[in-house]
Amino acid sequence: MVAKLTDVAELAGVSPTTVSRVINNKGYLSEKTKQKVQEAMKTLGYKPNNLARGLQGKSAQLIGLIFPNISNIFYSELIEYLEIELFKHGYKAIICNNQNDPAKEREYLEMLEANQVDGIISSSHNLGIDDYERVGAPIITFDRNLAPNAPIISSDNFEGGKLAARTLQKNGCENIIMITGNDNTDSPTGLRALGFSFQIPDGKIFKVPNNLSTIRREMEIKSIIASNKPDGIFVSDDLTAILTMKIAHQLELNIPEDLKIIGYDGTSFIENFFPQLTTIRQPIDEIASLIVDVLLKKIKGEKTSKDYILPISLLPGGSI
Amino acid sequence: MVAKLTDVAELAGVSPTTVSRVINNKGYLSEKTKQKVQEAMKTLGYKPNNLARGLQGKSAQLIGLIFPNISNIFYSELIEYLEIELFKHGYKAIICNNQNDPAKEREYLEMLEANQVDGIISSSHNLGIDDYERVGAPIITFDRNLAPNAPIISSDNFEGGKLAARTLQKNGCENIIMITGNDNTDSPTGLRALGFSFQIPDGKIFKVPNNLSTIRREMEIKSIIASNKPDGIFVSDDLTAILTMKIAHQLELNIPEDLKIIGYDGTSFIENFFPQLTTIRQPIDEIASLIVDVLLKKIKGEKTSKDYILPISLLPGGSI
DNA sequence: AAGAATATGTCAAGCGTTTATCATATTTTT
DNA sequence: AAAAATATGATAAACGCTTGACATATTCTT
Repeated sequence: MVAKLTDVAELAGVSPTTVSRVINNKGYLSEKTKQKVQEAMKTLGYKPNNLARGLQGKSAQLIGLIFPNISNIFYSELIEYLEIELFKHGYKAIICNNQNDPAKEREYLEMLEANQVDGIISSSHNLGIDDYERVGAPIITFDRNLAPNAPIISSDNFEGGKLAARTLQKNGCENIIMITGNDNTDSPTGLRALGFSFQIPDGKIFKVPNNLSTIRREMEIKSIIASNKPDGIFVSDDLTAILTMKIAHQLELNIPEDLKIIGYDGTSFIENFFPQLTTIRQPIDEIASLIVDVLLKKIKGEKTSKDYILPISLLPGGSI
Repeated sequence: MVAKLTDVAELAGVSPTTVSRVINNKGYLSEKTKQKVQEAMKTLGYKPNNLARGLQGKSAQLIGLIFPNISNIFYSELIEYLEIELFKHGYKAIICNNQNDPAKEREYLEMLEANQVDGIISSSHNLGIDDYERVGAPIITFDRNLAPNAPIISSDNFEGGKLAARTLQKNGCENIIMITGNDNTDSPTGLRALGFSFQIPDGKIFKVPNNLSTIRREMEIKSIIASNKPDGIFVSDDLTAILTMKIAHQLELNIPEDLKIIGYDGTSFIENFFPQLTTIRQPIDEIASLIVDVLLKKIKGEKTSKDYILPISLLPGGSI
């Protein structure tokens, strides 16, 4: 059987109350007693039962992260930064991966609630607003509008779209197109498309749904390039940009001579391992630390704004 | 205030006992009562408090995953598969990212224990055996020997090293070297090195520590290539292999003409987005489902073996 | 030496469930 | 009509910990 508080008390020869006091550092305690109790805890391998503490209303210092997937390098880097930032502030992260499946998203949301997390950071959006509104813990989102009371942190997607388009223009492209997922206008990639259109009003935008298999997406992109013969492409995420570069090679188009490409996201993976790609960089570290700051404010009950927008920048690479 | 069981009972006009019976589907229940109670739960947005249930010994159907990092694509794909597999069996995954920091690893381990997870899957190893032995929940590891009672699932690292070396030989390489992390002999990459040496006894092996910055690692690899002028390199993970290819380009070595490269891991990321690289593929999906199977066995109290080794294969690409 | 501060103990209630026991209806079966 | 099965309720203990109230020592101030 796992050791419990009373076992510790018995071994240390003190009362349960004293043990509890040691754990919570409350009331008057002599060094000697603390020592004794701590020793007993160690020899018994005692760990306070978080469930029991939670029932008392004690915070478990846990934050839930809900993301659509973690094998997307952008998300995984963001999650890593979030985790590091949270840990600095004494919180542990519970990462939930919902595969864009509403049922899973709901289950995880309920699990987090049931486990009394202190807050939630989400970048998923497969549930209705009401699902999120009934959640007790404060919620901060990255790039999603989940509920009226959930602050949104994002980078400047509109400006990013504009910058990508302008950069291609500046580099002499005359037939510029954009390739994006199938998101709607108020989504982050939707905003990137708006920025693109603002800069190049007659620039064509092609949607290549993210939920297709990579092979299918590859075919789609190939046919888009073949039939439109662009000399510049703005791709709304780096992974698809890499795919597009691969396709360009297959079509024997030289990059950047025949075709220039700009991606979007700018992870350190791209920076370190794939400098072939020029991309719009979101400041992941800043995003993570801002998200955590705002969340901690909410947890403390302080007022926060609804929208936070961080600036983007151009990460130079070999594709323009 | 969040609704509790008694609130549901009151609204439904039944006793708390009945509500509990409905939740746990126990004893005699009429359809009508079930309906009434479920409706009351819905209108109140009632969720049973997991902490309270856990105190009763009820399982929360939670599995903890401890990994050194998730921005490594191999880990993130493995984690995704694990998550999917666990979810199929009614378990939710709590993912913990410890950055190879022993303090973090311990904290997460304790958090998982304190939250009464039903099992733990780990691929981290920064703590002593005793830390893991005292854990109550069953532990399964990927590629690590954490404790005598923790089964290990891995792919055939030795055979993988051999296959990589043999493949380079078959393709005409005469000066083959291996680049690996700084792991010791009984680690997975250590086994890959042994397999390599078995096939090519006089093949040089260079260690490029993983904890260095990417720029530093890049420099090291560059100098290794410059001074050894290999015509074949086996790199013990795909990320470093990509880095090595990038360096080869900088050195104006053509791949595969001047230099052939074989990596290790074979994620679907490589398969879909980076077919430039030939690599040894670990069967991630099989690994994940085996890990989960073995873990569930352990949870049920059934006997398991200590070691499970899955076969690897060659994932053909453009680098040989 | 009296009062304050420090140190520990006892006791009991409470957190939100589960579960067992006992009791009491109501319905179904024979 | 009696027995069995079904349906619900009331009550209370338990899970492991926290917390407050109160009591009692022991040590420190002045």
